[in-house]
Amino acid sequence: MYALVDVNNFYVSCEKIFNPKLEGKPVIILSNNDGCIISRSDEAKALGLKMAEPAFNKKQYLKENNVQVFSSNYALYGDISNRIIQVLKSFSPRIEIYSIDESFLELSDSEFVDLGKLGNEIKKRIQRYIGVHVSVGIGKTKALAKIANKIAKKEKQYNGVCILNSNRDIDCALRNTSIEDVWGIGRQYQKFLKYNEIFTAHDFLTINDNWIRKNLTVVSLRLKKELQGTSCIPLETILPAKKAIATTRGFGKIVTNVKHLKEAVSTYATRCSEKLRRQNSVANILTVFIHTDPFSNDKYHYLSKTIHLEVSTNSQMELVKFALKGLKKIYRNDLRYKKAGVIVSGLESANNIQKGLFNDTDIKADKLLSEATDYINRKYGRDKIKLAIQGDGKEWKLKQEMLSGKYTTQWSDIIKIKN
DNA sequence: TCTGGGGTCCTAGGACCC
DNA sequence: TCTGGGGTCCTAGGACCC
Repeated sequence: MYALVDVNNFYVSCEKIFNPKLEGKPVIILSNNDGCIISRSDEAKALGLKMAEPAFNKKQYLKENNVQVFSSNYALYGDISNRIIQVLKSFSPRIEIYSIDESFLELSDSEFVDLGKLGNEIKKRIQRYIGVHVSVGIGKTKALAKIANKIAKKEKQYNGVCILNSNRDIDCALRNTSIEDVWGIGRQYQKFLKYNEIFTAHDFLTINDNWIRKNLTVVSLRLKKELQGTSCIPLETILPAKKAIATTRGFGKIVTNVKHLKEAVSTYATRCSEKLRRQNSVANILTVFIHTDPFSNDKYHYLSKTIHLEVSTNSQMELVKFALKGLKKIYRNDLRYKKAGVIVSGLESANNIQKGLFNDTDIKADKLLSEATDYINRKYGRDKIKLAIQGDGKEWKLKQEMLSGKYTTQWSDIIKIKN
């Protein structure tokens, strides 16, 4: 059996831990640049605020209803997430960290025989140790655990814990689950399936395997098996190394000056190099892109350049150099830019780098330099040591007008809370 | 007039997830 | 004025090989 444990309204719940006055109030968290609504308290949901809704056209409504609004504070959410995972590990060593607020547990080795007791204990312990509410769904496969979790969250009488074990319960759950609520069925498939008169998870099980294989993909066929109770999406207990790493941001305001684009792009390349080193990878492909505002009336322009590197690297110097080279190729001085990004791919282990025959880059020196800057920046804060070209970000950095404190990760904010 | 069979690798695009 | 960011996987089609 698998359990899916998922934090209710995760980002909002994190803010509430350190700001108890938010309890009972409508609270929302905005995406980067304070753009869209990405987390809502129950009270905010009741006001009809929708997920992913742009916040700017709701400004008046938010004010009238006294909605508490926050910029997203990923340093805080990431730290709370890690603490929750530590608690979950006390229930089962077989754990898959599926996202920042969701984990799958395999329960075969659990000391609890009674699954209901287990679910309640998970909920209780996380509430007590961390201070957030979770929902627990338990089922024979990961897809069924997902469905159970959805029911636990939606139907009040379950009190946050739902177990799908007997055939009767599973059948009933599948009949009551709309096709769009099934894990792995997105917007397009939903439309297509409904057009073919498949409206519920139960309907989905009645269709022929070949039809699914032909009209959808093998992924959806796997999903069907999972819903039938045959586990075929394995638990991934080891976090697989990433195959691509991206750092992309919209700007706080429109950028026209190439100097500011250079600052942003070199900063994003720097972030990519840090992320590469963190997972001990090097990259041999780098893509840089810039684009104009897709929502403006002007013609939309997306410019990008992909560079294949002769020697794989995770060096800040190297990646910044190539990113700027790419930027130079695509930059046009007649456009108004809204966003830029750097993506590195072709990732491999940093332990065995294939050197170029005619390449004289001093890999060793680069490595020593990176280790030193990583150490200093970890200890004293991001970008304490940086390249001059990164600039100060004044002209392009994110808008984060309603950011809460780094209550658990920054000393000055920890002191604030203690007082 | 007639023109095989069996592969691999790469890429772009489209679907999905949180 | 103001609309997020970061990933994965699959498939079809084109190029190549013998």
